[in-house]
Amino acid sequence: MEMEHELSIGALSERTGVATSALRYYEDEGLLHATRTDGGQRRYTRDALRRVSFIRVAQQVGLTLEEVRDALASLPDGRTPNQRDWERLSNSWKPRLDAKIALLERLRDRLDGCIGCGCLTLKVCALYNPEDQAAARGSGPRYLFGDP
Amino acid sequence: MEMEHELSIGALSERTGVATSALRYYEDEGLLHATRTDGGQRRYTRDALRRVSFIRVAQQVGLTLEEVRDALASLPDGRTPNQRDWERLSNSWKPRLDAKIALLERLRDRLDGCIGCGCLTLKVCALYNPEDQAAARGSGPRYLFGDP
DNA sequence: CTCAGACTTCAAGCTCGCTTGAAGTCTGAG
DNA sequence: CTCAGACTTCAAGCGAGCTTGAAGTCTGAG
Repeated sequence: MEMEHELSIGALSERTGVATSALRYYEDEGLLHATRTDGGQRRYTRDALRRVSFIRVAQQVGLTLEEVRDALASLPDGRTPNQRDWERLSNSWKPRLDAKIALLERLRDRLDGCIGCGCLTLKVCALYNPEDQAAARGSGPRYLFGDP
Repeated sequence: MEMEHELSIGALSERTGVATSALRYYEDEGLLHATRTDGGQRRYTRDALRRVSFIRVAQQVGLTLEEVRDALASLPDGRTPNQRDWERLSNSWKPRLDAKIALLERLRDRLDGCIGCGCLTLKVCALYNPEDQAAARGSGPRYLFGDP
């Protein structure tokens, strides 16, 4: 059992902290693949550990399983992902992560600067309180979401 | 109608881009308050625009409505929030936002550096592939989540 | 005063991301 | 070989965060 090369669903669950029911669900949803023993039990290769970590982190930052699946779809099915595979995935995610980070930083900065300074109560703040100026251009908190 | 001081639910919906059904739901959940006309229709003060924007941005970054409600609970019910009120809210949110930003930056940096460099496939990366070393200390992708 | 259309409540329904049985099968240490 | 316990499938259920529909009421421009 020491240094086994395949993991049962229970082992994968313990290592990743993700319930077995969730792992089965990920398989149903096409995010994770497992081979089967003669008896029909799942056996995972070690790179499933990375996939699962990846899925959970991505969820933490607000991505849906569908988005994660699309991202993971760029990894090869038949073999262990190599450097180029991960690079491709990395590149496809970077803009999305950058956008999320920028959104969070804007929110934090508005809280620190704009809300903190009290201008929000003055109806003159063009950063976080753009409703009047922006109403003609559509709806939603567009400044905070990155609209120029 | 020009420069009205109160907004109907439809007007608030249009200005914020949030469906009327969602606005009613927020009221049921205690995130938003409205006075009523003699006929029973909702009328929102203008600071509801800020509250709703706030709710949506917070959701974008992965906070639950319960967390948002707790944060908004620090704002006064009876009067328009003043500078001190928003400052208090700002301070209570900053650590959470900082943590989220740090998590995203770690994820991005791992993608750029660790996955990008190919070390993930080599079983020697102690940053994104800590399962074996970390297994004894519990489960989950702990390094990425900020565990020392 | 009219009346289109925006509003009201309430109950049921939906999607996502799982969890929880139930009923049965496989695995592997002893 | 045994047998506890880890695994299997399938169906139903759950909580969050709304949406939809039905049936009726209010508002305000003309």
